Amino acid sequence: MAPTYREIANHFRFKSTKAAADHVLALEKKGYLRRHTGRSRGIELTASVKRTGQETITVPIIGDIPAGTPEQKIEFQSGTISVDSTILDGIGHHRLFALKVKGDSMIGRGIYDGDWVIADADATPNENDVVVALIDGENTLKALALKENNFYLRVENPDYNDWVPVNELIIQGTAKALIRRI
Amino acid sequence: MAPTYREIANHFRFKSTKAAADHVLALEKKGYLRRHTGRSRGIELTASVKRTGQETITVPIIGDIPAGTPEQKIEFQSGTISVDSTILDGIGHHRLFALKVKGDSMIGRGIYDGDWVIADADATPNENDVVVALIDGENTLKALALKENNFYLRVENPDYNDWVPVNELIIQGTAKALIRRI
DNA sequence: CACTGTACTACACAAATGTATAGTGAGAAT
DNA sequence: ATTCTCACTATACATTTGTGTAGTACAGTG
Repeated sequence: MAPTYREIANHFRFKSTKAAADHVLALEKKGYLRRHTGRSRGIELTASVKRTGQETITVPIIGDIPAGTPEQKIEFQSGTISVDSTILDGIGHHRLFALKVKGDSMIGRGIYDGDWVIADADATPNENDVVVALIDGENTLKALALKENNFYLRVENPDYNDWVPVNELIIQGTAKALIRRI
Repeated sequence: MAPTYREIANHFRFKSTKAAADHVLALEKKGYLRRHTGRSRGIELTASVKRTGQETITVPIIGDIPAGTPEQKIEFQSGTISVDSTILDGIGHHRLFALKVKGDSMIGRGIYDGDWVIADADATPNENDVVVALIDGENTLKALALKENNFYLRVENPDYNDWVPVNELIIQGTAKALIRRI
């Protein structure tokens, strides 16, 4: 929670909120922070000031997600992976899960065999997003594509064919980050 | 910044702030968040939701490494990045540094513009490794290649030319991990 | 069927908060 | 000596925001 001008004034024993406001204004002019004018507690530290590396988020690694939403199948968890919260900026509080990429069907998007993908179960998947999907009972990582009002899974590798669902297509998460050991 | 009840109501298209307030109250009762009563934007996620991690390694982010070994130029540090120690398995005690990839000269190796690369200053660079190098005074990320007993930097993108050193080629680190926000 | 709880709407109001105007005193600059 | 800027105080006021009361629509229950 960012402080209010009264909280700042109180902390520094200023007897006027204007003193605090002036300081914040000066810091904004110098580029150390950003103000959301009008909004309460609308002070945000600039990325350069934000002390990264402090807070990390631990994401469960899931081997296979046979059905349902990932968090229902947490028993398939095979470990955890921790990353800086700034990497997952904005989605740190979402239900996240990690999985290891198998195969090279997504090399067109720079996702290779053996990479780790962190997916967000709470994000709304959009067309062209890389998604973790359950298609006709099989689990896979593909790009979500739309053709004639029907969603299908696009393979980002000319060597393979796209996956068009016969029965059902369930999006279990949207890829948000990628980690690779080189 | 935590949202206000009006922002929550607006987001979910509630026409009353009370609906939002009721939901927040319910979530508090269930233990998912804590309220600082009276304070504006006084909603905080519970620690159990935040899930801070176990063993992580914090790596300094270096903007530019003009010369010398990276750790000598730590003043160019622009932040830190933390990752699970298992990702950097075996090299956690090495001198590591992170940098943001500029340009698309390494797309052939699945390294894209904007990616984060974690490099190891202590690893012995081998042929074909992706390295952070200082070539004729310029800093770059390329593949280390050998031709007729002379090292040069190979670009993994057919649109660009390889970099052959005129004067000097200093390897500052070997790429060991890659992090991408999708 | 009436009853109950859920999930809201509509409205109100006090408190919290951002922001502005005017003024003061110390010290530096001219 | 006068002016000017800096760093604040004092005060005011319009918004923003948290919170409460009352009421509606509706699904489910006995």
